[in-house]
Amino acid sequence: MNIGEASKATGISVKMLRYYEEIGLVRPALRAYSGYRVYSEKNIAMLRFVRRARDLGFQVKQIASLLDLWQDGSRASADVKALALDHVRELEQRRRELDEMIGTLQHLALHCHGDSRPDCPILTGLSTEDEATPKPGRKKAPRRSFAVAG
Amino acid sequence: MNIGEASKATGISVKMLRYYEEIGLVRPALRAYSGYRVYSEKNIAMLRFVRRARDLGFQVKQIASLLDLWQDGSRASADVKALALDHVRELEQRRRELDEMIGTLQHLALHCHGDSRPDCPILTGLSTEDEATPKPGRKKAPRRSFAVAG
DNA sequence: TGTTGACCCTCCAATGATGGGAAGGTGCAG
DNA sequence: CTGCACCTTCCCATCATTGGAGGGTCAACA
Repeated sequence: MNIGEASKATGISVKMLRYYEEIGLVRPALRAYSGYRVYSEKNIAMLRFVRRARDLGFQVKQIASLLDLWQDGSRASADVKALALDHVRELEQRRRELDEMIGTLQHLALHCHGDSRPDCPILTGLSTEDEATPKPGRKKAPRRSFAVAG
Repeated sequence: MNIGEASKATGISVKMLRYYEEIGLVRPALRAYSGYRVYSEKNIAMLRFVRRARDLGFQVKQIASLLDLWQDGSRASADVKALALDHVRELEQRRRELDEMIGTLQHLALHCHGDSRPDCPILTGLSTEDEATPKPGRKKAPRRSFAVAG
């Protein structure tokens, strides 16, 4: 199986297949005499595992841990569960942040008449509120970036 | 006002103040003879606007549009509202994606006994399910990355 | 056999928002 | 005058991902 077929079989782009290999997430693929990468069914299964974990919002480092557990026949399921639940908590935290943003914006938009007049509470709200979100005691954590499957 | 004070006054890091200027999000600050950037209260107000929009998850390009509207005394509030509601829809889309991930992961974790035995439905779920999320007819959009204020 | 087109290779660069650090200038207080 | 806090620019790293250039391989077809 060449890399293009592997890409179709797993839903991971050719670019990312090479990238995952480069960063050591997966073991380097075998090579044909031509230099082409060759993928076995076992490789494909592992890559599918990777893609699914990625679809669930796991970061590459976390996927590496999951892969380790996946391949370790003697792992404890508690370890896997802990990792999964940690991730759930992280996702829930993001969701809370999203909810806060949505709530604030909807609140602002609700008070905007939305016609041709220039007066707009959204803009003045953005200009003058002490916090973008009105909830008191809100703590600011360092901004982080993340990716989401669509 | 020097850049450090401006940073404290707005909650935007010194690095980002320079970055916003570099990418043209805000007009270059005036300079003292020393070359130091000098910020007026007007600048500070605009930067606070920027920070609040950022806290609400707007991307820099969208913030640029908001700034244009903010500074355009003849804007129609409908334009602002449309932009805000567009953004709300985007945030809601992200939240749906998060919900899907959380649901799938919780479902998997629920069936994991989480003890010292190696058998773990989370891993086999990741290995064998057709889709990471069981919902049928799910469409895949191109993955995008974004940042969230914490 | 030669050509064509689809595929593959590596290397480099960009994205977006942010932080880190080096090397050097400025400003103020002691 | 010294020291320290602050400022400047410039370059690099992050994370996951895409794009492209420049060139090799393979299979089919005339």
